[in-house]
Amino acid sequence: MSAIRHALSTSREDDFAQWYQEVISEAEMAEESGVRGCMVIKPWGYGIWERIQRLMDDRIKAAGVSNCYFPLFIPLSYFAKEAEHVEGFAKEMAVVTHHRLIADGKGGLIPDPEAKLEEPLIVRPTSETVIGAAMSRWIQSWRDLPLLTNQWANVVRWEMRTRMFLRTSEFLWQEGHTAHADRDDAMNETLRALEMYRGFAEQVLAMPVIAGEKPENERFPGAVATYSIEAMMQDGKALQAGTSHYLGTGFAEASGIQYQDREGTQQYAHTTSWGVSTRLIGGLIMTHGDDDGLRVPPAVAPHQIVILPMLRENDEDEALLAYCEELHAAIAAQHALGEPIRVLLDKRPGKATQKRWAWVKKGAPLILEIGGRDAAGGQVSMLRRDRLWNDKAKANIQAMPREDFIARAAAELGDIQSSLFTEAEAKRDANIARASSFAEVEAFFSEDKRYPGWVEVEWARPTGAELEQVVQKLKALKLTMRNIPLDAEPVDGDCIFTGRPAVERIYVARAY
RNA sequence: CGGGGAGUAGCGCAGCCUGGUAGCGCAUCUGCUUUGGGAGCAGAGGGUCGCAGGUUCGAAUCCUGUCUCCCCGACCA
Repeated sequence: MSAIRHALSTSREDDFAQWYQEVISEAEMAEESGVRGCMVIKPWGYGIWERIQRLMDDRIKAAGVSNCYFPLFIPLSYFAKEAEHVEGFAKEMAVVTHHRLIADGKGGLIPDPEAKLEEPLIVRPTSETVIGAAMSRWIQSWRDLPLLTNQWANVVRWEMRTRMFLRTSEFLWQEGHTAHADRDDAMNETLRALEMYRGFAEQVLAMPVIAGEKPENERFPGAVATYSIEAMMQDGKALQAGTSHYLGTGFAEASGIQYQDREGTQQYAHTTSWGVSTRLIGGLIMTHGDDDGLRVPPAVAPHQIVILPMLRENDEDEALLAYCEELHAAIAAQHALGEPIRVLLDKRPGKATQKRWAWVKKGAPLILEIGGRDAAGGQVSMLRRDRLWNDKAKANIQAMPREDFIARAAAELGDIQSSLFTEAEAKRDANIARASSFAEVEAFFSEDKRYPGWVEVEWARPTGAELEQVVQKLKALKLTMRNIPLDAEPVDGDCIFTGRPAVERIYVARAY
């Protein structure tokens, strides 16, 4: 039996970081832009983002939230209103100070000193403050609540160290912002958004996640409580894949979001915010990618089925193309996962075998290679991206009558969607351990495992200086606390950090 | 932002120490052969060597500055 010749030159086992970059480049998802920390998102990567946008937007709207758009620029004075928020973001801000350029006399351009802004503008790192200012105008009465808004936008955070899709200086996201009459209503919304993200990650991205509350030290600046979904990447690290915050009345007080209640008294609204970003694509790569490139779950694949005619540049091409066109139309008339099947006929010149590997690296779920004999015999030759290799280390191509394929296309796509999830879930569960002492945590992460997973521990939820000690102790092992799962089993032991009776469970892991 | 590494053809790299007309592999193009699965042979095209200064008769090569990327750290909703 010969060894498999993979489509990528770096395996996950050899060098996970380099493998990750190779997937992005070979799958033509994104590339360097020449601007520090910013990337060009190419059609395949952006196509996945558009799928995420569409399906997430459906869920957001189904929850009664309306889309708006707020300015990219935020006056410094708005931003300065909430003290903790400022402290959290001030160090990573892009600031606009001038509105005109003039020649510098040496062939270049410089900001015109005469065109300095009276008040600098910051490029939004998030929009709580500018949306808070709008909410303060929109909300007068209890009848105006709840106010449920969302925007799809780009944001900028001047990151010190960037990685494509995982942490870029500019990134694309959705930010939901809501205002409510009381704490309970706001908390319900916070948890509704969290559950929306959990369902989206698992059903659409086939990415198993743990939904839970972040420990105090990991909260969003200015939040009363922060929740997250955490996913395990194939190198065992945790990725925070979405967050939802209960902001209390802090931002309402800073922005003057007040309403008159039924008794006529002025009250501050309770606000929330929640978001997911292009980071989800990084999570998708590190959850489903293999040594042949990306594997895109059918629900977010820009093209779910790619037809590759084996053109020979001879007289038979015309008949072959006609067969493929007809096949394309027949597949496009089918539905899968609740939508029309997205099928592409790749007629570009070039050898089908070379184009096949390009689509394998991109991770198109199903590839149909159609040759002259397929056309003559009314067949298709199907390659499933998630079952790429046969036992002879060759591409696992299956021939079947055209009608059979059309009848089962939707089922194949549904099966790929669910088996990607099942596979990822099994990998994750196999790499979560429980530890009942700090020594066990140390032992787990000092084992000679290339890619350790997560440890679930019980703790007493220390605060203040005691929490800081815990953070430092974990930091020495490059570990962080991820989140406190909402659906955990009850505790039955003592806190591994303080020795006091535990009150809840928390995950400890290395993280992106 | 600190430490380290790197920018030379679309991609991956050599050349640099010791200055003297820009190289290799893959890809691309052309021709011939091959033809049910990641083809073979032959030929060809393609680069102001990241950018800007400096040294020099002459700079990919030496010096200075700067931009961008990668790794480690610090930082990070």
